[in-house]
Amino acid sequence: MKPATLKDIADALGLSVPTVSKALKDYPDVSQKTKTLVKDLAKTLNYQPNAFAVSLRKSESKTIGVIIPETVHHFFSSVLKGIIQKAEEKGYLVIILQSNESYELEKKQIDLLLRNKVDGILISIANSTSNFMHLTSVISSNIPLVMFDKIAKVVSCSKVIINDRHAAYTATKHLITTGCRRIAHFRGPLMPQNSIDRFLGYKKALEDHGIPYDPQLVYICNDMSYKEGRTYAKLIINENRDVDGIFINTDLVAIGAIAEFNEQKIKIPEEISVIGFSNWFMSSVVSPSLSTINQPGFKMGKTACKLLLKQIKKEKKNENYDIKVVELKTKLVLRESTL
Amino acid sequence: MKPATLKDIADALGLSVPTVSKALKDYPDVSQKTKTLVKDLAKTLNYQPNAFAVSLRKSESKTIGVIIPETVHHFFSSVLKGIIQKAEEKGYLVIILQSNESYELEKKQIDLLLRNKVDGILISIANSTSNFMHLTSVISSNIPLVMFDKIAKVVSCSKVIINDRHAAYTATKHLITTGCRRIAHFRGPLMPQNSIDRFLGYKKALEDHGIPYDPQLVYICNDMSYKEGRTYAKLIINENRDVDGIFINTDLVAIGAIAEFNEQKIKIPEEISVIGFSNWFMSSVVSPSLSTINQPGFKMGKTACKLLLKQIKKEKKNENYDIKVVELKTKLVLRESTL
DNA sequence: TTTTTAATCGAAATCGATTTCGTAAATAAC
DNA sequence: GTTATTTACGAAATCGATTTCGATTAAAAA
Repeated sequence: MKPATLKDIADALGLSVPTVSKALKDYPDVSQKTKTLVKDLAKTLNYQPNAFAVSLRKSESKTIGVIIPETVHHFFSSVLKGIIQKAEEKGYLVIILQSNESYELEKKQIDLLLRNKVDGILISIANSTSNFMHLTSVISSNIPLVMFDKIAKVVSCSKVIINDRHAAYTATKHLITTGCRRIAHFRGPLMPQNSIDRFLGYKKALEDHGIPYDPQLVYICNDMSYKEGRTYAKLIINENRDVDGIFINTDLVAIGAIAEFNEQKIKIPEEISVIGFSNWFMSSVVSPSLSTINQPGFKMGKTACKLLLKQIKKEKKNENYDIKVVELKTKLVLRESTL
Repeated sequence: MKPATLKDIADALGLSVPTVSKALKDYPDVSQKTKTLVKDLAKTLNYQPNAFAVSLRKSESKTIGVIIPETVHHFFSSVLKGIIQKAEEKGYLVIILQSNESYELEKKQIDLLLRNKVDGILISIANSTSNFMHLTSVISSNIPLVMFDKIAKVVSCSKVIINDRHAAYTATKHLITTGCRRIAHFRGPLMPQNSIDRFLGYKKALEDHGIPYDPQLVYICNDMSYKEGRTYAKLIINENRDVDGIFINTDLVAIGAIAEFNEQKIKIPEEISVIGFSNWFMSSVVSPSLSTINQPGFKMGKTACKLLLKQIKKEKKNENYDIKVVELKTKLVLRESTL
């Protein structure tokens, strides 16, 4: 049983295909009588317009593409949820790809999405991405593009971000306020803007409060893993025993560090305070629970998707749209690991 | 700048559209000379076949649809990762929808996917789904369908599952082996096969080891949340103080229970042993770390996708395919919360 | 009765790519 | 030199839906 087409309906009623099409769409030049005739038959045959044909004709797929570095990640899956929800609400489907933090994959996936003619693209770039030709080429081919969270400043498109620098400043300042003086930082890789900004926020907070910045206290996490948290916590214990506070780039690493300190019977927050970043659910259930910065993933997804769909709408009407950079509010979440 | 079409190339070279098409696809009835001519120009114009047109012609979208109850969930995001990876590897894109455990939404989303002519559908059904017409109608319209994890036994299609009953048996038996005698069970909702099977495994293990089954010790979690874990742990403390072991339907709930016991200074595993189910990453970092059953999400995603793609291939050639039910191995993961 | 106007409908073109089939030219075979 | 066979291409149909434009008929106005 093949699905019914306009032709099937037309043949059955002795009409032409265009008339049937217009009847279904309530064109004024179709009589009420034939309209009901057509609509009734369409319903009984469970007629659904062929999406391929409609797409070809209208050159729009009602589909958007999303590229994220990793799906198995609390923050990104929250973002996804927001994107999917908003998209579905507006009648769009979402194709998801994961770059696994690889620039090469990311580039291929952009191509893949363009070939498949998505109406727009949402992307959070990989850590290893430093060349942005693949992104600017999206823009120059008039496919709306919105970046979120891990963005590239030099690419001129709408973005949804948090103020990483400010949030990091707040986190570090919180450590200072609660009495910490030798504050370490487990930062992310050197490239992505996020970890740069968080580092800068950390540094600025120190300077603003008269605490000398000591490069010795900055550790670079390359894979941002639980294990790295443990490793660097060990280093802190062995190399910099006087550290009394750590601002850690992301919760997962922080939880690794906490585990290590727990194991070595170093008391948190008495001997050392720890604050993370992101507010994974996990952070509220570890012991001691982790103070952190809340990063609104779900809202970021919804906002980014909304921005994208607006641009798609404008693009379709050939109107210009202004580039918008939306900065979502973060929040300091205080728990047991600081005070 | 519109993307180049076959017609553009044909006009530029004074050829016809069909010849250009055949040249690009290395048909034998095109001279080598024109082939290179065409291919070179195609490359310089960066020609990409219009996906809509190809789809319409071949009536295949090279896209599969996935419906899961929830994206923000360690297990499901692992599954997603597996699906996306396998699909991409085979040249397919993945559209993701989340039912939020709602039967109504699930039904609409199936329709949505069918209207959008995905080549196949992967689904893990919502807890509230008890009518399966929407699924059987997928099958009867010859769209390959594969269910995973949360399946409906009565729907005849390929499935990828774990042996929930056996795994639950193993978990419960582990509690018994380590000395527990009054063993409670925090089960999932009444409907989904998973929670039924896990409950049955629990019950069977008790019976096989001469421990009377006591319905009083079975608590039903409806939203399977952290909070429910805390709530029922409180109940255990107040109503059934003699309980010395709990098998909990899912790790998140178990972690809630652990938190409550910790707070109430009830020692795990000395006073009460706790074992969960799923092996979320979180379970390895809570304190005490949670013994659990490992549920291979990533592998499940890959396997389900592979099965689906095979069926799509067969379907395209109009060959029959046999329904396969793949049962993936689970593993008992021992940590601090038991023994 | 003639002319205008409105009401309905369908022919044809279009969106791009694909595939079947037929045809012309070039080469080979006789 | 004639017939047979390649070789190389294009015309046309197809996949469904949409939209423009023109044509027909019936109803209204003159």
